[in-house]
Amino acid sequence: MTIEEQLRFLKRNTTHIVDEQELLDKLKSGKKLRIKLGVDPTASHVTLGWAVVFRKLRDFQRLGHQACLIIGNFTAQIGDPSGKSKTRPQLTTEQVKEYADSVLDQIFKILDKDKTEVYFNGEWLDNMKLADFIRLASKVTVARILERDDFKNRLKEEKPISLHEIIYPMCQAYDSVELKADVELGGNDQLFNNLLGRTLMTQFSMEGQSVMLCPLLVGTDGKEKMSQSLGNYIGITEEPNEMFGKAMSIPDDIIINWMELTTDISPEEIEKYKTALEKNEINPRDAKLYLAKSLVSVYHGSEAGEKAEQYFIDTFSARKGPTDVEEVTLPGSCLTENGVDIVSLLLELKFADSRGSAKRLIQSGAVSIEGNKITDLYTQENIKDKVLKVGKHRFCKLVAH
RNA sequence: GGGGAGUUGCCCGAGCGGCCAAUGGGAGCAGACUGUAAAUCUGCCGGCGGAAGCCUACGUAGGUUCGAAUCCUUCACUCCCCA
Repeated sequence: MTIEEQLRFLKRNTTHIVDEQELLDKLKSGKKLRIKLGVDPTASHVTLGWAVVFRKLRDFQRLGHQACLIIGNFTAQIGDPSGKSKTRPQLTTEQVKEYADSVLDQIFKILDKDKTEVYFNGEWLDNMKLADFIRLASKVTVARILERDDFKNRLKEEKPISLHEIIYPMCQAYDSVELKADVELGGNDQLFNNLLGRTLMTQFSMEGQSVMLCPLLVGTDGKEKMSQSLGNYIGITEEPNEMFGKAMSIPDDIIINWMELTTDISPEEIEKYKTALEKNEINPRDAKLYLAKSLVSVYHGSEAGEKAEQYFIDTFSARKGPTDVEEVTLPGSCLTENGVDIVSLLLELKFADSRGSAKRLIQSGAVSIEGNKITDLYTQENIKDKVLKVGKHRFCKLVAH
């Protein structure tokens, strides 16, 4: 690839590059660039949303540049206010540690582990002296920070802004100084934070990092940004069938966007789907099936993609019920003299949160065995080795111990 | 430091002494329908109980009252204005 081709390749799925010419020059220099990507371990799963940026980092990695991953174990405890209309809950050190382990585990499904430098920003932020910290703080003005929409809006809406939130961007910016980053990647909501890093670096007599931002992936609800706390996410380690099903639930108008951001489908092919959809030459469902299959293939291989598609078609389109169902041992606690206590069973299998909700599920006709709806709230006979179905998509086969 | 407003279920937000487990909206769950887990319509939506009922809940702790989410006091937290 020529340098120009490389740039074009890197520019795919980005929203901002500051500054493009500067980045081109850096690429031309032939230097192995240090590409920074910081993530705060505030949740246990790596979602497809995060994956968009990780995949971009991997692109750089494939071009021979140095991936520098920062796990924000310090900043996670402050809480990034970006795009938030309220203060994040403060996480404990233990929680952050737990999330960090979990996240690191998953990230290397995308990145090449051997070619990634991993840092924890607690390494330098934990031990910073207050005097140094204040000197750092003198480089940033309050007005600059309050320019940010999320702060401005909260101020206007009379919602609280705590001092620690104002400090957040500075800490993240300082990471770039420590890392001597050439380029920082981030989600679209990180523009302010990343630019602050760029500015701060020059104050430390370094060349400022270039900034490259990726679009935020819309969640499965088609409205909000994908996030674990909103529950509209798909985790990259989720089971194929789960992943497939969730992908099928997205609204039609984000199909193309998801193809671009979450799969390895080529730009040319995506373009074909796009025009076909616009001209109504294709059923959106089929485009979505292809999307879902491609998505599963990215994380589980193409064979798993095929299987998940088949499972989906069998289970939901043809309403046949799944072909191979997870087998679950009947818990002894649910057995009664006459058979099985269904309410306890639903509770035991975590299909319901309480006995009351289990009863409600049964009463609303959501529970069936081998296709026969259950109407009796209580004991059921002969349910061993049969398929229990709860709602539209939860199945299991009951096996006696 | 002074003055004012506020804190209700997962979220937003009514209620201002009994009819309040608490209106309404959103989210969620389920049913029907559908190419789809979309849209729409319907039902459910604190816990325990086959039911009667009981328990827990309206920031915290007390108090007034036969009876409080609703009145009084305390404390905590948030916001606004002034200094």
